[in-house]
Amino acid sequence: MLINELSKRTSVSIATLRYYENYGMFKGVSDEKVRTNNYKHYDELVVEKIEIIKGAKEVGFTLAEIKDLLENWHSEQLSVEKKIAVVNSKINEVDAKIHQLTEVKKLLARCIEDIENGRC
Amino acid sequence: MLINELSKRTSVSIATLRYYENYGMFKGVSDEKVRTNNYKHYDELVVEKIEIIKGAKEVGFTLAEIKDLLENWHSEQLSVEKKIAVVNSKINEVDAKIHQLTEVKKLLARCIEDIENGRC
DNA sequence: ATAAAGTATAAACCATACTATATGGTTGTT
DNA sequence: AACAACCATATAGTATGGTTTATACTTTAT
Repeated sequence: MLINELSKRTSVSIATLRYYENYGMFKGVSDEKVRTNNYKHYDELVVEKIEIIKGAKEVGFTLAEIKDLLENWHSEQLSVEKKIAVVNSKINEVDAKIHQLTEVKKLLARCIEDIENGRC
Repeated sequence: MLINELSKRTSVSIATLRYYENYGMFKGVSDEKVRTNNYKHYDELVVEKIEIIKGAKEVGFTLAEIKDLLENWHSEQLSVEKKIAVVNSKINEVDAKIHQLTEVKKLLARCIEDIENGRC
Protein backbone atom coordinates (compact mmCIF):
# COMPACT_ATOMS: atom_id res chain seq x y z
CA MET A 1 0.00 0.00 0.00
CA LEU A 2 1.03 3.61 -0.50
CA ILE A 3 1.32 6.24 2.18
CA ASN A 4 -2.24 7.47 1.83
CA GLU A 5 -3.68 4.05 2.56
CA LEU A 6 -1.16 3.51 5.34
CA SER A 7 -2.33 6.75 6.90
CA LYS A 8 -5.96 5.67 6.70
CA ARG A 9 -5.24 2.20 8.04
CA THR A 10 -3.33 3.51 11.05
CA SER A 11 -5.09 6.84 11.65
CA VAL A 12 -1.70 8.51 11.67
CA SER A 13 -1.22 11.59 9.51
CA ILE A 14 0.91 11.33 6.37
CA ALA A 15 3.22 14.01 7.73
CA THR A 16 3.75 12.05 10.93
CA LEU A 17 4.30 8.81 9.02
CA ARG A 18 6.98 10.47 6.91
CA TYR A 19 8.51 11.88 10.06
CA TYR A 20 8.60 8.38 11.56
CA GLU A 21 10.06 6.85 8.40
CA ASN A 22 12.69 9.55 8.26
CA TYR A 23 13.45 8.97 11.90
CA GLY A 24 14.07 5.32 11.07
CA MET A 25 11.06 3.70 12.72
CA PHE A 26 10.28 1.69 9.58
CA LYS A 27 11.00 1.72 5.85
CA GLY A 28 8.83 1.65 2.76
CA VAL A 29 10.20 0.14 -0.43
CA SER A 30 10.09 1.57 -3.93
CA ASP A 31 8.95 -0.83 -6.63
CA GLU A 32 12.04 -1.68 -8.67
CA LYS A 33 9.94 -2.50 -11.70
CA VAL A 34 8.53 1.01 -11.83
CA ARG A 35 11.21 3.50 -12.80
CA THR A 36 8.95 6.47 -13.42
CA ASN A 37 8.46 7.20 -9.75
CA ASN A 38 9.85 6.24 -6.39
CA TYR A 39 6.59 5.88 -4.56
CA LYS A 40 7.13 3.84 -1.45
CA HIS A 41 5.11 0.78 -0.60
CA TYR A 42 4.31 -0.34 2.91
CA ASP A 43 3.28 -3.81 4.05
CA GLU A 44 1.38 -5.28 6.98
CA LEU A 45 4.51 -5.42 9.08
CA VAL A 46 4.73 -1.64 8.88
CA VAL A 47 1.10 -1.38 9.98
CA GLU A 48 1.92 -3.57 12.99
CA LYS A 49 4.95 -1.49 13.83
CA ILE A 50 2.89 1.68 13.77
CA GLU A 51 0.35 0.12 16.12
CA ILE A 52 3.20 -0.70 18.48
CA ILE A 53 4.48 2.87 18.19
CA LYS A 54 1.05 4.26 19.01
CA GLY A 55 0.56 2.07 22.05
CA ALA A 56 4.05 2.59 23.41
CA LYS A 57 3.93 6.35 22.90
CA GLU A 58 0.60 6.57 24.69
CA VAL A 59 2.11 5.09 27.83
CA GLY A 60 5.15 7.29 27.91
CA PHE A 61 7.87 5.70 25.80
CA THR A 62 9.88 8.05 23.60
CA LEU A 63 10.37 7.48 19.87
CA ALA A 64 14.03 6.73 20.54
CA GLU A 65 13.12 3.94 22.97
CA ILE A 66 10.51 2.52 20.64
CA LYS A 67 12.89 2.65 17.70
CA ASP A 68 15.43 0.73 19.71
CA LEU A 69 12.87 -1.94 20.41
CA LEU A 70 11.60 -2.18 16.83
CA GLU A 71 15.13 -2.48 15.53
CA ASN A 72 15.65 -5.62 17.58
CA TRP A 73 12.26 -6.94 16.68
CA HIS A 74 13.32 -8.22 13.26
CA SER A 75 17.04 -7.87 13.15
CA GLU A 76 19.40 -10.45 11.75
CA GLN A 77 22.56 -8.98 13.19
CA LEU A 78 21.90 -9.55 16.87
CA SER A 79 22.36 -12.82 18.69
CA VAL A 80 19.31 -14.49 20.15
CA GLU A 81 20.57 -13.77 23.67
CA LYS A 82 21.00 -10.07 23.00
CA LYS A 83 17.60 -9.75 21.38
CA ILE A 84 15.95 -11.44 24.33
CA ALA A 85 17.88 -9.22 26.71
CA VAL A 86 16.66 -6.06 24.98
CA VAL A 87 13.05 -7.17 24.93
CA ASN A 88 13.20 -8.36 28.53
CA SER A 89 14.51 -5.02 29.68
CA LYS A 90 11.55 -3.36 27.96
CA ILE A 91 9.21 -5.78 29.71
CA ASN A 92 10.72 -4.68 33.00
CA GLU A 93 10.17 -1.05 32.11
CA VAL A 94 6.57 -1.80 31.26
CA ASP A 95 6.15 -3.56 34.61
CA ALA A 96 7.63 -0.56 36.39
CA LYS A 97 5.19 1.72 34.62
CA ILE A 98 2.26 -0.52 35.49
CA HIS A 99 3.37 -0.47 39.11
CA GLN A 100 3.64 3.30 39.07
CA LEU A 101 0.20 3.61 37.54
CA THR A 102 -1.34 1.47 40.26
CA GLU A 103 0.32 3.79 42.79
CA VAL A 104 -1.15 6.80 41.04
CA LYS A 105 -4.50 5.06 41.05
CA LYS A 106 -4.30 4.39 44.80
CA LEU A 107 -3.53 8.05 45.34
CA LEU A 108 -6.53 9.04 43.28
CA ALA A 109 -8.78 6.60 45.13
CA ARG A 110 -7.60 8.06 48.44
CA CYS A 111 -8.33 11.48 47.01
CA ILE A 112 -11.93 10.49 46.28
CA GLU A 113 -12.32 9.34 49.90
CA ASP A 114 -10.86 12.61 51.13
CA ILE A 115 -13.27 14.59 49.02
CA GLU A 116 -16.23 12.54 50.25
CA ASN A 117 -15.17 13.10 53.86
CA GLY A 118 -14.71 16.81 53.30
CA ARG A 119 -10.99 16.56 54.01
CA CYS A 120 -10.11 17.89 50.60
CA MET B 1 11.87 24.63 53.47
CA LEU B 2 13.54 26.67 50.75
CA ILE B 3 13.99 25.64 47.14
CA ASN B 4 17.38 24.03 47.69
CA GLU B 5 16.02 21.62 50.26
CA LEU B 6 12.92 21.01 48.17
CA SER B 7 15.17 20.07 45.29
CA LYS B 8 17.11 17.63 47.44
CA ARG B 9 13.98 16.14 48.96
CA THR B 10 12.38 15.51 45.58
CA SER B 11 15.45 14.93 43.40
CA VAL B 12 14.09 17.51 40.99
CA SER B 13 16.45 20.26 39.84
CA ILE B 14 15.92 23.79 41.12
CA ALA B 15 15.45 25.01 37.54
CA THR B 16 12.71 22.45 36.93
CA LEU B 17 11.02 23.26 40.24
CA ARG B 18 10.94 26.93 39.32
CA TYR B 19 9.60 25.98 35.91
CA TYR B 20 6.83 23.95 37.56
CA GLU B 21 6.00 26.71 40.03
CA ASN B 22 5.88 29.22 37.23
CA TYR B 23 3.67 26.86 35.25
CA GLY B 24 1.29 26.83 38.21
CA MET B 25 1.79 23.30 39.48
CA PHE B 26 2.24 24.54 43.06
CA LYS B 27 3.08 27.72 44.98
CA GLY B 28 5.69 28.60 47.57
CA VAL B 29 4.94 31.36 50.07
CA SER B 30 7.19 34.24 51.06
CA ASP B 31 7.49 34.81 54.80
CA GLU B 32 5.56 38.01 55.58
CA LYS B 33 7.65 38.62 58.69
CA VAL B 34 10.84 38.82 56.67
CA ARG B 35 10.86 41.94 54.53
CA THR B 36 14.49 41.83 53.44
CA ASN B 37 13.93 39.07 50.89
CA ASN B 38 11.12 37.21 49.18
CA TYR B 39 12.54 33.73 49.47
CA LYS B 40 9.76 31.24 48.99
CA HIS B 41 8.98 28.48 51.45
CA TYR B 42 7.59 25.11 50.51
CA ASP B 43 5.74 22.66 52.77
CA GLU B 44 5.15 18.92 52.78
CA LEU B 45 2.10 19.30 50.59
CA VAL B 46 4.35 20.66 47.86
CA VAL B 47 6.65 17.66 48.27
CA GLU B 48 3.65 15.36 47.85
CA LYS B 49 2.49 17.23 44.79
CA ILE B 50 5.91 16.90 43.21
CA GLU B 51 5.89 13.15 43.85
CA ILE B 52 2.54 12.98 42.10
CA ILE B 53 3.93 15.00 39.21
CA LYS B 54 6.90 12.68 38.89
CA GLY B 55 4.81 9.53 38.91
CA ALA B 56 2.20 10.85 36.53
CA LYS B 57 4.77 12.22 34.11
CA GLU B 58 6.63 8.92 34.07
CA VAL B 59 3.55 7.13 32.80
CA GLY B 60 2.72 9.57 30.06
CA PHE B 61 0.57 12.33 31.53
CA THR B 62 1.36 15.85 30.38
CA LEU B 63 2.01 18.72 32.77
CA ALA B 64 -1.28 20.29 31.67
CA GLU B 65 -3.19 17.15 32.64
CA ILE B 66 -1.39 16.87 35.95
CA LYS B 67 -1.93 20.53 36.71
CA ASP B 68 -5.63 20.09 36.07
CA LEU B 69 -5.72 17.25 38.56
CA LEU B 70 -3.69 19.02 41.23
CA GLU B 71 -5.88 22.08 40.96
CA ASN B 72 -8.93 20.05 41.90
CA TRP B 73 -7.06 18.19 44.60
CA HIS B 74 -7.35 20.98 47.14
CA SER B 75 -9.70 23.48 45.66
CA GLU B 76 -12.43 25.25 47.57
CA GLN B 77 -14.28 26.56 44.56
CA LEU B 78 -15.50 23.30 43.09
CA SER B 79 -18.49 21.34 44.30
CA VAL B 80 -17.87 17.89 45.75
CA GLU B 81 -19.57 16.30 42.76
CA LYS B 82 -17.37 18.10 40.26
CA LYS B 83 -14.19 17.26 42.14
CA ILE B 84 -15.13 13.60 42.25
CA ALA B 85 -15.98 13.67 38.56
CA VAL B 86 -12.57 15.10 37.65
CA VAL B 87 -10.69 12.57 39.77
CA ASN B 88 -12.80 9.69 38.51
CA SER B 89 -12.09 10.61 34.93
CA LYS B 90 -8.37 10.52 35.72
CA ILE B 91 -8.81 7.08 37.31
CA ASN B 92 -10.39 5.93 34.06
CA GLU B 93 -7.46 7.30 32.11
CA VAL B 94 -5.07 5.47 34.41
CA ASP B 95 -7.01 2.25 33.89
CA ALA B 96 -6.85 2.72 30.14
CA LYS B 97 -3.10 3.19 30.32
CA ILE B 98 -2.69 0.10 32.49
CA HIS B 99 -4.70 -1.85 29.95
CA GLN B 100 -2.58 -0.54 27.12
CA LEU B 101 0.59 -1.43 28.97
CA THR B 102 -0.58 -5.00 29.53
CA GLU B 103 -1.21 -5.20 25.77
CA VAL B 104 2.30 -3.93 25.09
CA LYS B 105 3.60 -6.50 27.54
CA LYS B 106 1.75 -9.32 25.79
CA LEU B 107 3.26 -8.20 22.51
CA LEU B 108 6.72 -8.25 24.04
CA ALA B 109 6.17 -11.68 25.56
CA ARG B 110 5.08 -12.98 22.16
CA CYS B 111 8.19 -11.41 20.72
CA ILE B 112 10.38 -13.35 23.14
CA GLU B 113 8.68 -16.57 22.04
CA ASP B 114 9.24 -15.68 18.41
CA ILE B 115 12.89 -15.06 19.03
CA GLU B 116 13.28 -18.33 20.88
CA ASN B 117 11.63 -20.18 18.02
CA GLY B 118 13.77 -18.44 15.44
CA ARG B 119 10.75 -16.76 13.88
CA CYS B 120 12.15 -13.35 14.57
C1' DA C 1 33.98 43.09 55.87
C1' DT C 2 34.25 40.21 52.26
C1' DA C 3 33.92 35.98 49.80
C1' DA C 4 31.00 32.04 48.89
C1' DA C 5 26.68 30.14 48.56
C1' DG C 6 21.82 30.74 48.05
C1' DT C 7 17.63 33.03 46.04
C1' DA C 8 14.66 35.49 42.37
C1' DT C 9 13.50 36.94 37.73
C1' DA C 10 13.86 37.21 32.90
C1' DA C 11 15.30 35.80 28.61
C1' DA C 12 17.69 32.88 25.56
C1' DC C 13 18.43 28.46 24.22
C1' DC C 14 17.61 23.35 23.47
C1' DA C 15 15.55 18.57 22.33
C1' DT C 16 11.61 16.02 21.09
C1' DA C 17 7.83 15.29 18.31
C1' DC C 18 5.47 16.86 15.36
C1' DT C 19 2.91 20.31 11.60
C1' DA C 20 2.84 23.34 7.70
C1' DT C 21 4.56 25.19 3.53
C1' DA C 22 6.90 25.30 -0.77
C1' DT C 23 8.42 22.99 -4.78
C1' DG C 24 8.23 19.71 -8.19
C1' DG C 25 7.25 15.42 -10.20
C1' DT C 26 3.50 11.31 -11.19
C1' DT C 27 -0.86 9.19 -11.91
C1' DG C 28 -5.58 8.92 -13.10
C1' DT C 29 -9.78 10.81 -15.06
C1' DT C 30 -12.38 13.25 -18.38
C1' DA D 1 -4.39 17.71 -23.04
C1' DA D 2 -5.61 19.40 -18.71
C1' DC D 3 -6.78 19.19 -14.13
C1' DA D 4 -7.30 17.03 -9.72
C1' DA D 5 -5.38 13.98 -6.63
C1' DC D 6 -1.33 11.84 -5.06
C1' DC D 7 3.73 11.27 -3.99
C1' DA D 8 8.59 12.91 -2.53
C1' DT D 9 11.88 16.05 -0.49
C1' DA D 10 13.38 19.99 1.89
C1' DT D 11 12.84 23.52 5.01
C1' DA D 12 10.58 26.30 8.41
C1' DG D 13 7.55 26.79 12.18
C1' DT D 14 5.17 25.17 16.58
C1' DA D 15 4.25 23.18 21.31
C1' DT D 16 5.95 21.00 25.28
C1' DG D 17 9.13 20.52 28.82
C1' DG D 18 12.65 21.73 30.15
C1' DT D 19 18.12 23.97 30.76
C1' DT D 20 21.34 27.72 30.61
C1' DT D 21 22.78 32.26 31.15
C1' DA D 22 22.72 36.85 32.87
C1' DT D 23 21.72 39.99 36.41
C1' DA D 24 21.07 41.29 40.95
C1' DC D 25 20.02 40.95 45.66
C1' DT D 26 20.51 38.18 50.44
C1' DT D 27 22.42 35.22 53.68
C1' DT D 28 26.11 32.73 55.81
C1' DA D 29 30.70 31.57 57.03
C1' DT D 30 35.40 33.17 58.10
